[in-house]
Amino acid sequence: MSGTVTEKEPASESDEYRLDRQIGFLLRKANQRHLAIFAKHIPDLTPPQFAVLARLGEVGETSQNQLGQLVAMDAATVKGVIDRLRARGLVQLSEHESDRRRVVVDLSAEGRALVEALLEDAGRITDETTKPLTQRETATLLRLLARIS
Amino acid sequence: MSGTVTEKEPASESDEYRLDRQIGFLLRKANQRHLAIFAKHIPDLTPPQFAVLARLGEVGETSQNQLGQLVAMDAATVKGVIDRLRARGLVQLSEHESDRRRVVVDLSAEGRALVEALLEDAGRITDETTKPLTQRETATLLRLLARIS
DNA sequence: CTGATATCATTTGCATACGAATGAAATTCG
DNA sequence: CGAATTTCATTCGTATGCAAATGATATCAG
Repeated sequence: MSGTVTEKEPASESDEYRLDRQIGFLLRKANQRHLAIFAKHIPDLTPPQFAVLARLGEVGETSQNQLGQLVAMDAATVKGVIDRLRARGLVQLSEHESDRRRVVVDLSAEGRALVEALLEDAGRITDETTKPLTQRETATLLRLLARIS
Repeated sequence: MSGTVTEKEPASESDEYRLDRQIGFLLRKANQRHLAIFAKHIPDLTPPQFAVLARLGEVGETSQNQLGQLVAMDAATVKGVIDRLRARGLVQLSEHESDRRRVVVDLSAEGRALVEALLEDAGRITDETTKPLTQRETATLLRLLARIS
């Protein structure tokens, strides 16, 4: 040990790598909590499934690829989500009139009714997830997350 | 905003559900960007794999279950991660002396060397992911994320 | 001591996620 | 026009991630 208050390790408090301070680790943990809250409010859908349904409600029918972009999923992922929603009768697929490569996706009547019924619950999920924060802090968090997205 | 312009839709700007304003959607997108940056810096490991290695470096050998808690993964998930790391010789498994249920996990020499070599890169991942933000904003973001985790 | 309970690990099943390869159709360009 | 390129969708492989069921072992309560 040294004579006075000098640290032997250089900048151990701020420079050293700490898993708990890494953005990826924190994002994963925050997402875990969000997922649990989501499942409590909307047990029958996953967040990606709801995202697809909600987006379809906003924009109306689109091609599969474009829908993927609108919900930030790649083609392979969005296909799986849509397949499962279709198996449950919540979305409908049809052929594009002029472009035979495209698959047009739209909400079914049942899907539309479901989304509308769930929108209110969905809004409360963000509220509950951000409950440890003040409204102002929540607004800040959402803004900063959007900036790094 | 002036008082003369009346909105016909009730609170359409702030009350209406917007996918892009939901914490889950933003967390998923932020994580996508982080994942891409991580893969660029450390192509041979995934974030969960690195988290396990880094944590083992911090705390030394532990049981599988406890390690899972330390990296916020459930038993099934952590087992898969550890299996893959073991297949690559980065961690070692052994039996617990007194409790025959437990599996003790520790870094191999190779794993330890790898973690140490990567710690510096790892630190830069958070930096690059939060590049759109000021240092102050980044600190705020990390603090708020930790609070909702 | 022993039956009830709890803990540790494993396995199975389902749902994202993404990279890469593939095939079909549309578009561009020489 | 026709070849090269691009776009759309699909499929495959790998890796999380979690719930639920199971088996083995430990611990606790009476």
